[in-house]
Amino acid sequence: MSPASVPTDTPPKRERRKQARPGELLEAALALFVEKGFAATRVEEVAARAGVSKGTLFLYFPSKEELFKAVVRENTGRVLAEGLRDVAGYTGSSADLVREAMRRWWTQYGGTPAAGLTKLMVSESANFPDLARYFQQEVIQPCHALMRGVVSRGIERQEFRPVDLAMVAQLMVAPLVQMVSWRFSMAPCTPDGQMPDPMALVNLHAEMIVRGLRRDDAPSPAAP
Amino acid sequence: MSPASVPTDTPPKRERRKQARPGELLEAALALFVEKGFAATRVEEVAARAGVSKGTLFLYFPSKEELFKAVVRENTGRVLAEGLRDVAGYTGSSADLVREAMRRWWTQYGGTPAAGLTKLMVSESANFPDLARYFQQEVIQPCHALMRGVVSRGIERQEFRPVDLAMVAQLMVAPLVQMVSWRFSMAPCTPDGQMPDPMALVNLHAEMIVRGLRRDDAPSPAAP
Amino acid sequence: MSPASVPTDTPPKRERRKQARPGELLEAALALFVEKGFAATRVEEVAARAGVSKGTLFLYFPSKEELFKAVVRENTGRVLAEGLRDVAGYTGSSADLVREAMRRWWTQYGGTPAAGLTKLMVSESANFPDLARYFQQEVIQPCHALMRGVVSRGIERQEFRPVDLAMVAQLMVAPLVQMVSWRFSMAPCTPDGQMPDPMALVNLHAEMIVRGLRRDDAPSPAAP
Amino acid sequence: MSPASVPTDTPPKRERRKQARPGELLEAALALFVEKGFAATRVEEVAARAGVSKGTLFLYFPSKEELFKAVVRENTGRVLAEGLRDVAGYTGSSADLVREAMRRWWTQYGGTPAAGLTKLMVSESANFPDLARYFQQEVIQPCHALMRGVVSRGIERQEFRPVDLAMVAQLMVAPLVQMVSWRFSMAPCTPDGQMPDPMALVNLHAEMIVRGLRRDDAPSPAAP
DNA sequence: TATGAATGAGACTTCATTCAT
DNA sequence: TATGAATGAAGTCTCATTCAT
Repeated sequence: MSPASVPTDTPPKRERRKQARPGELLEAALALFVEKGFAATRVEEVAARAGVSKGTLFLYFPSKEELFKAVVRENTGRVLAEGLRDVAGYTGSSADLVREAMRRWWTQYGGTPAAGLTKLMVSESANFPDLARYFQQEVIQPCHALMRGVVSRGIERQEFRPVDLAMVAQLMVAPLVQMVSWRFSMAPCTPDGQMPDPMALVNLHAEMIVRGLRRDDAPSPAAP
Repeated sequence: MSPASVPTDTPPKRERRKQARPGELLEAALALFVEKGFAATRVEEVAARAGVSKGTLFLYFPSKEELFKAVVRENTGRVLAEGLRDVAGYTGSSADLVREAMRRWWTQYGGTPAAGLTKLMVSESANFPDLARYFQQEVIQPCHALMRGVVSRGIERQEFRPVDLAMVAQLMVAPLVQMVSWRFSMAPCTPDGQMPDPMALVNLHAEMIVRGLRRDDAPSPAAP
Repeated sequence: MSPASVPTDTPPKRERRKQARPGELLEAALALFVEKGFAATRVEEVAARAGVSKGTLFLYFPSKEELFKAVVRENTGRVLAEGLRDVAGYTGSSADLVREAMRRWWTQYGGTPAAGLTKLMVSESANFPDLARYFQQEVIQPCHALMRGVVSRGIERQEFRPVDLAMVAQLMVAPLVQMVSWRFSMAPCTPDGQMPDPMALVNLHAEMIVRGLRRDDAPSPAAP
Repeated sequence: MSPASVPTDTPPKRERRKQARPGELLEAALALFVEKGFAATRVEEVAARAGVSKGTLFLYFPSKEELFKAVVRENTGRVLAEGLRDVAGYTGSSADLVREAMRRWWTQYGGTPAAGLTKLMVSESANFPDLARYFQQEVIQPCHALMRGVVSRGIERQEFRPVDLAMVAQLMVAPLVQMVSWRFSMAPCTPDGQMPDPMALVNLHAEMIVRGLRRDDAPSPAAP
């Protein structure tokens, strides 16, 4: 059985590399752009980090700028699809939904390499205004909409006091984004002892938000 | 009587310009570094924005990098001196102190051009780790210490429930910093209608924090 | 009988292609070198025009430069062999011989793709001085010698007035070469209506030369 | 008298260089583009020949291509202005006018460095079709028009036989252009002894043309 | 034999820095 | 002190050439 002639459809090595190259380059480029910024990153560094030579990069991306755009597009979206679905079908209390939404935000986005894009777009928005607008539409606005939805549900169900949805959404997202920025900027310069555990911070943030949204006539809760 | 206050002789224009030069250059450099980043800003642009020629810049700063360092040093510190003093002498409720601290943070720092430094340091921390550490020590840590002090006072006076001071300080600062980052990055790309009023957001943030810190046995407040 | 002449088996297509490859590549290279020059032509373009891949070209020619040399060698010589023979055996008037020589020059060389070599060598002589000398020896000098021979015959037979053979040969060749240069350079940029018919121009040129060579005591001719 | 304070209006050295730079660069670029072609010429060579560094060239021309365009524009036109004027006012025989026109063509254009442009445009026409058209309009067509005018005058005055003006103009210009091409291509590769004196060739060419245009009923001339 | 992905030397271009004026 | 022309190191990008498949 399993004779040697079974082709098993494994493409030859060269070919397999070819398929992987753009992804490897995008990954390397994301990391370096996030770390040093677009202008301060040399294409040769990106290529080296992806394990190829300078010329190879230009086989897949016609210019440094197009590489940048591809990095942005590649790491955009996809993030919130399930987030939005889950919120719609959630059956528990809105307080728990807030907690869950924030934990997920961190585990599925904020703690991943893709989150570097957020820091990157903040840094480069003036140099790439088109991409900044694209990022706003594709990432920021959906994310805010998700948060507004969560709070809106709580208000409708009379779990939360009425508040300005847009502003509260910003306040919910801000510390999460801030943690991401921090992770990719000051954190590497900070002595380890001084960094709080991200998950603990996320949980506290959720708790603060839940308390901030609680109706004034709510019964005293059993604090977690 | 008070002859000191008599501006006896205004220095001749040329002289005044000479004295003012470094300041104008630092101002121009701050704005451009914040907008485009260090690497993407050309010294010629800085000089032009300051109204001098390229060569003149090098009369005052030996290199682009030194100019950057001067920009950081110039816009560091000084911010919180009075903040710290005020907290120490504050006599009202801790809730009001939280509100006041945040409003001040915005009016005296977050809304000023100097706040751009915060965005700048996030962007450039990997390229200037020494400055990043310096910025952390001189700006971030004092700022967090201030917030910790405010919350600590509230806990001691039994106005606030006990919480992790370091983490709460981060949550208090995060949305403020986020507003600053936003102001210097995405805001210029955002249609005007979609931007909330900063002061309203600061007030809501203070309110959410106050509620989040309120003791569980506190009497139902008269919401503002 | 003479089985050798029987084309017994046409070589299989693959084989025929293999044999034809170098020729197709040389043809493609000639056209592109003539059109754009050596440096501005990419080997990949040559390969593509010949219907093969970049790598295949290097199977037949070790470098771009060698390809160029092969193009020059391939399109050199051969041109004038019969021309020289015909002149030697010509029995008509020298005026007709001039006319015939020029018509042939055009039909058998100037109007063919190989004539592009003339434009090419003019363009590239400084970059390939060896080839320039080779081209001069193999193409230009024989061509001039042919023209000198024609005129010399006319003078010896007292049909033409005595003239400087070398200079007249140049004058005879110049407009022909010029037409070739034109054909491969400005002609593609010229609106069609403005281009005279090449053969008419050749005929007029021959006529002008014949008249220019006519002895002063010649009887008035019947103009063509 | 002549006090030291007389400004004499000599600009400082630096300034004078600045005025001269573009001209020096254009001259160097013309020579090198003519010799080696556009693609094979390195901007650094151009700069070096003009006695400046690479960077300086880009102070005056934004790209290699723009340098090329400037070279073409700079060496275009201006050539025939007086030629056209002189023909209009000429009072001698048309034969002498032909001779004069051709001698001038050589002394005032063909023998000058600017004539290299002719070889250059032939070489690069396919790579710069816009410039090729421009060159045709600004140089070639006026030149042909000039020659047509000369012949037309001769025909009207019954000094020349009727001929196709456009074609004859081409035949008149061709050997001149050919000499130019030769001068900038094969000539540097040719042993000195083999090169005829340009002026002698121009004179013989003029003579051949005059004879070619002579009316069949013209009296036998005293050949020069 | 034929392919085309990969390489890296070398070209064009930018821009921080110098220096004669 | 101020200027801006000049420099050249360093970056982006191209393309002839190689080589695993």
